[in-house]
Parts: sequence; C-alpha cells; structure tokens
Amino acid sequence: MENIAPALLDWFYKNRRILPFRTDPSPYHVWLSEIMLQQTRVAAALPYYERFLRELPDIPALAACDPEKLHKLWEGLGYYSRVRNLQKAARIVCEQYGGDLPADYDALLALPGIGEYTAGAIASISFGLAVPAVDGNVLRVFARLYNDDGFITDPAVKRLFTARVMDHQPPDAPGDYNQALMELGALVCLPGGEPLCGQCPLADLCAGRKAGRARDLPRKAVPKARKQTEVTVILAESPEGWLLQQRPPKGLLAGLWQPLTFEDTLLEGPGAVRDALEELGLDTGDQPRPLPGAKHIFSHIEWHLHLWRVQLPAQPAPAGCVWASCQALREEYTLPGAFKACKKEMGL
DNA sequence: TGTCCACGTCT
DNA sequence: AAGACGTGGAC
Repeated sequence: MENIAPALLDWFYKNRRILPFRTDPSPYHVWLSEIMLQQTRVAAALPYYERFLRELPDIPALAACDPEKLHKLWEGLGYYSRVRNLQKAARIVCEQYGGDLPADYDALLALPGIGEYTAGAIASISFGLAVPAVDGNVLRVFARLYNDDGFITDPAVKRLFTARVMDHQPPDAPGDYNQALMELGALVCLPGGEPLCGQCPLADLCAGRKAGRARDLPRKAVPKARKQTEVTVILAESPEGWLLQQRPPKGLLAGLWQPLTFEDTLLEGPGAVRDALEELGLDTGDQPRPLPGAKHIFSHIEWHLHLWRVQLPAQPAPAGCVWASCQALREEYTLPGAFKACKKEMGL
C-alpha cells in the first residue's frame, strides 16, 4: 500500500484540535494526559487535567502529594488505580532518574501504569523516538484502511496492526504521525454509525471504504454479560455527621470511602438493617427508613443498590469507620460515582 | 431502556 | 489468555 503519512500529516497540521497537552508537550504533561485519557473522553478529562497541573505542576510535587488528596483530584474519573500508579511511578522517577522521565521506551514501559500504548505516546510525542502508539482509534483506522476482519481484541491481531502502523511511520516525525492517526480516529474515522469518509485524507487509499465495509469494522469479540449484584447501603447520621467506612486496599474501588455498604447482600426490612448496625456495635436509634433504590453499572458488574437512612445517637465510630461532616466529605473523602444517589441524599 | 465508546494496564 | 478495573455521554 502507498505510504499514508504525507496525506495524513497534511490533514493533521490543518485540522488538529488545540489541546493544552499539545501546547506544551513536556514529558510530564503528555504522561498525565495519556493516563487521564485512557477510557476517558477528552471533554471529560480536560477540567481534571487543568486542576491536576495547578495543584501538582511537576513530577516531584506529584511524588510528594498526600495520597488522599490525590484520590480527591481523581474523584469522578474512575479507574483509580491509574492515579495510584501515577504516583508510584513519579516516586520511582524521582529516585532513579532525578525527577525527569527517561527518554527510553523500555524504561518508560517498566514504570507502573505505563503500558505499550502510553510508553509509545510519551516516547514519540515528547522525545521524538520512532516507536508506535496504538490505541483504539488507531486500531479502528487500520482495520478499515486494510479492510481487515481480525478481532482487534486479539493480541496477535494487534501485533500485526502495529507492524503496519510502523510501515507507514516517517522517521522524522513519529510523534506527529502517531497523534495524527489518533486524531483521525477521533474526528473523522468515527466509531459506530457512519465514518466521515468525505472528509478523510486517506479515503482514496482505504480498502474498507472501497469494499463498502468501513462501518462494519473493526470486529471485536462479543463482551461477556455483567455480573448482577445486590448491594445494601445504610446512610447513618449522627450529630457528628455521616458514617463512612474505607474500602479494602485491594480490588474494586480500592481504598475509597463509602457509607456502610454490604455487597452481595440484600437486607430485607428495617429489622435486618438494625441487626446489621448492632452487629457493628452501634447503638441504634430511630427506625431505619427505606429510600428509593438505585442502579450503578461498572464495566463488569451491575450494582442494584438498596438504600436505607437512619438517625443514630452520638457515639464512637466502629473500627475502620469515621463520622464525617458534609464539609469534610466534600474536601477530604473520595466517594466513587457508584454512590451518586447516596451523595444526593446526604446533601453533597 | 441498552449499547458503545473504551486496548489500556495489570494480574 | 482472560478477567479485573469506573465513568459519563452519545445515540
């Protein structure tokens, strides 16, 4: 196939979006933006990006940040391990590389939270190294360009596509080329529905378009059904504030805070709720009152939330729990989006 | 309402 | 190799 880079780069220089991490593509800026943009849309990530850099303008500041504050800066973005790995990596960078990211693909790849895609993005965009940066956009563009039926969820298919990406990469502009492919996927070679082939600089070269199959590509495996889970949440209030507990350090929503939550558990009726409170050694007060249910969908689990509200007398918080005022809840404790309905009920 | 985006990284 | 890991917005 004819080399796509000339037409692609020409299009990119005329049509690319002005984004903050492009205005100053320092290694730290590109790193942070790429981590934030994993599984997250540009529009959703931008306000987080600006605030994060205001609070933590460089890698040493990130390394030194209080982990609880770090969670707070990420609250609402999801995949919280991303920000924990970001800090782990920042500390390694400070200890091993004097606070600057290494200009080396393999060294980047070895850092926590940096996989093939992110290592390639930083190496090519910030350091000008001739390596690939293949994300979902690029896989879609190449599935169509080559009219390739392979499942892009298959690692072997990804390797083949990556080799093709490198076949077209100009040695003097690897970063622009990688970004141009992603930008084309984001603005023109759109997922689902109808790609905007009329605006595509590669339309004449595109085998998928020629075959009338662009909209059917890429192919991917059928996703597994989500596990359905019943979850009971008790919003317990005392004169000291709301009762919060911290989640375990591993697994789903690790280390984040929540109201009293019983996963895989359906407490039926106020009697069962009161028993659960007494089980924790709490002095129960008024009769627990049921609230409207709620649903939260994770990528792999569906929570059916059963909410209760109860007023308790002033007393010490059980082990692993705290009483938190609304202000403390806003400023210090990170509650994941799964508890959106609870936050509303608690006046947050 | 349900599906897709959303391969990204770690285990 | 395959499952774990969040969220919100478009359609």
